Amino acid sequence: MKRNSRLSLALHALGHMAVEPSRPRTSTEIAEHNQTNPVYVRRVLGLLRDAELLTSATGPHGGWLLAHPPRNIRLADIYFALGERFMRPDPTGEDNPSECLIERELRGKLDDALDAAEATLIDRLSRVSIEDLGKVLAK
Amino acid sequence: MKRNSRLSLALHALGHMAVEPSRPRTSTEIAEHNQTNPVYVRRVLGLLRDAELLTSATGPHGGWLLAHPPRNIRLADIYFALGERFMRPDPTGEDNPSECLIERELRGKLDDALDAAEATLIDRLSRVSIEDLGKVLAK
DNA sequence: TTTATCCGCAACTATCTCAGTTACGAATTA
DNA sequence: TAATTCGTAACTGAGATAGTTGCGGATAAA
Repeated sequence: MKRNSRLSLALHALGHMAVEPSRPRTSTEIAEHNQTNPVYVRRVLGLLRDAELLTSATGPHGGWLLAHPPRNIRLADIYFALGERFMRPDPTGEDNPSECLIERELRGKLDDALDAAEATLIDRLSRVSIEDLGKVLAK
Repeated sequence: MKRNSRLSLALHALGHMAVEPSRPRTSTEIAEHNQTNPVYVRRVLGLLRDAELLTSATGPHGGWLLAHPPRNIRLADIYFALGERFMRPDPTGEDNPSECLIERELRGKLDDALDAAEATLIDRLSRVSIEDLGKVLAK
């Protein structure tokens, strides 16, 4: 996996959990299915646990479980939990408020466009639950 | 500059060119104004020349000029010329068409959302010309 | 209580991308 | 011919991402 593997990994894992919510998944199991490694899986899913989308348990028969019914977990929740942000130019404006009016104007226009784009993305992701992902199996 | 400096640099440079379109800018001049270096400027603006948004000339009084009236160059043109793409998960599906139905479904939903978001971005960027950026100076 | 199974976490490594740097050659103007 | 400017290649450095190793702590089952 290369780019945006965090989001892909998280969505994929939760999609499977939605199909069979009562069975805990180990980080090793998830890692193998995603061709990555258990530590990385725990790092990523740990963010989802922090956001209270998942729970984790140690010991035999431990592993990861959904913290809510699959119907109530939306792709947008996962996006937020991972703290994703796309295409943001370096916020150099904070400590260096750019004397250049052209640049200020540009930054404003660009931010507006990016905000609108992200709003569209979030809107779309909020319309899909992880339960919807699993429905493909119930043909 | 850090992230997305290519787009920021290009937009910023062309914003200035729009104000005074007849004066060629050297890569050194642009680099200094953007706190970067001339080679990088030439690399980035070279993409815009390939897209026929700019022309470049060597020798004394050479440098970079707009290939069109500022009013006719839109921010979206620059976005396209740089070949920007955001948040795209690794297209592992090409050579490895994933046996996993969950993953295929997920990829589809995610792509749809990203396509919609990018469409919004492009729509917004196409509504602003580089002439608009320069207007801020003509208060 | 012991053993096996998991997660939590820290530290280090490997890889990749982006941007900076150096260096030259080619084109152009005066 | 000399000065200026782009074109390009090659190398370097920084930062982000993900892989690896190792070990401690929690838990369940025997």
